[in-house]
Amino acid sequence: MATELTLPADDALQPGALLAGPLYVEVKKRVMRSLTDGEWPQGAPIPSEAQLAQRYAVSVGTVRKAIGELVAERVLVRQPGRGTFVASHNRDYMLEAFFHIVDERGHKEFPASKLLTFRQAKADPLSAKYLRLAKDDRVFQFENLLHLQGKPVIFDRIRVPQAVFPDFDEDVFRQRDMTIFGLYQARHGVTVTRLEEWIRAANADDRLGRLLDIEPGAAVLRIERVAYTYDRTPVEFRERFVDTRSHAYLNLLGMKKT
Amino acid sequence: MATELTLPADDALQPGALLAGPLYVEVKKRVMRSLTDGEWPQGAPIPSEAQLAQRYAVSVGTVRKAIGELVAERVLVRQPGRGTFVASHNRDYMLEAFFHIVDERGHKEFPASKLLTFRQAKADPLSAKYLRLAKDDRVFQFENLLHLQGKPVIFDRIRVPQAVFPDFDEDVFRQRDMTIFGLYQARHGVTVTRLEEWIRAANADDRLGRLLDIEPGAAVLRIERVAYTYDRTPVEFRERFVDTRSHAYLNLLGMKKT
DNA sequence: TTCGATTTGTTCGTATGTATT
DNA sequence: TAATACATACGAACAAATCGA
Repeated sequence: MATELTLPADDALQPGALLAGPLYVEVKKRVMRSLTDGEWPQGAPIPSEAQLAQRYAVSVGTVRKAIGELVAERVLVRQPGRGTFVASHNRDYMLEAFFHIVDERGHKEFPASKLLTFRQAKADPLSAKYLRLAKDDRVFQFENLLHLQGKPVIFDRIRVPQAVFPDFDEDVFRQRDMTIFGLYQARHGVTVTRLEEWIRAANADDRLGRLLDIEPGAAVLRIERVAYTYDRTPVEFRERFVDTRSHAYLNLLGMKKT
Repeated sequence: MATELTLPADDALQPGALLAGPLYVEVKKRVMRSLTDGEWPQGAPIPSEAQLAQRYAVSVGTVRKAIGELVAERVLVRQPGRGTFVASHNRDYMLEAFFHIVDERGHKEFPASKLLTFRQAKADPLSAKYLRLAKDDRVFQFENLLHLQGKPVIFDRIRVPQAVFPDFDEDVFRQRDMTIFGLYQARHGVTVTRLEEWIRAANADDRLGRLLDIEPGAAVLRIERVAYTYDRTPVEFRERFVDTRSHAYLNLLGMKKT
């Protein structure tokens, strides 16, 4: 029998090794591999910079450069005096990093989510395109209504490949006490780090009008969103409809904070 | 009489100096001051890292950290082997950095711009709010129709404070052979580095319908956009309407390139 | 409360590699 | 080819934050 716990590999980098690019890029790749292999679970601290430097046989500066880029990509989080941690998709993080709907004053609020439907289906053409699936591949499809300030503002239709999340069912989503991305991460080690959002204007149909308490035909935002994981595999396709009568999609460019 | 050309100040940092934060932040501030003072004009190279290190009496590593952040903020552009340059708002740069409207395949194209109207006016309430003006302050207002693939897709209503751009007139905009941001930079040394975009859905009115060749009442994107310069002063307020029948606003998150 | 150990943050200096002119 | 400029890498030292003894 093989050992259950994989020991930290001896990934010391040899001086004569043939490298495609800079050394810190190689370090970055190895850290990412440890992440996808689950060596360091979400929320847990990774080894200190000094330890990583020793492990890979590189200088601390090289480790810092690699870690710094992963922090910039929101894969890791640094805390001075404590350590560096695998980014955990808790509510605050999700709000800060991925949520763009704000009220008239620009304030964000964590939405209250209500599951409307859940079913299994074959990939529709749009999902197949964005999730890179064959048309017979199966997906889970579920719909959420999100409330802000007590009013329904956002309607989501979400599709995820069954191949990526094999053991999902309705109860998992009904009983979740975390964000959807948090669920992906906690149950399947799938961490979303990249998003692609295609924003268009559309007219609400009858059902959407009822859900968002808006006249049928009224203009709403329609957002097609693809979520990618570490290795750029698409793991979720989401159609989002937003009532922008008292909210907006806020995009900040060239700003570090807020 | 004072000399016309201000000589490079002796901004060597004294070892005993009282600093609010890290040294590289102070270096960053001084580089920014040289930029706003016009010591290094747009497109021009700034001194080499070694020269800056000597000028400020810090190590090259400290200069690199400061410059690196300014590059991340799109204020400067590095070119290995050549030097570091003040970001110039040419067409490619503007397309890459600030333009978000893409076709169905995600491709960007430089829009053909047509000036529709130009006038002076008092600040309307919306402009006053976003540009932080008193209601009697004067603004230039002009309207542009932008074509993509030969069809009208975007309508812009732009307002800028007369206090910031005192010598603008219609001819300046009719005869421009550069981007609007390029004009701000070339004529007034005003470089836009931050944008804030509030995106909502709206219904096209009659005039917009005619301009964008769309039925009146059809859903369009309505974007309120504020442009800020180095020191976070708002310098432009733009209302943008987009026909999203064959285009979309594409927002990429957590991605380095494209 | 204080102290000491640990960890990240900052700064320095130096050497070498790579791209451009 | 040589000079210049940015990119990478190393090692060392101290500061600041955190946490447990």
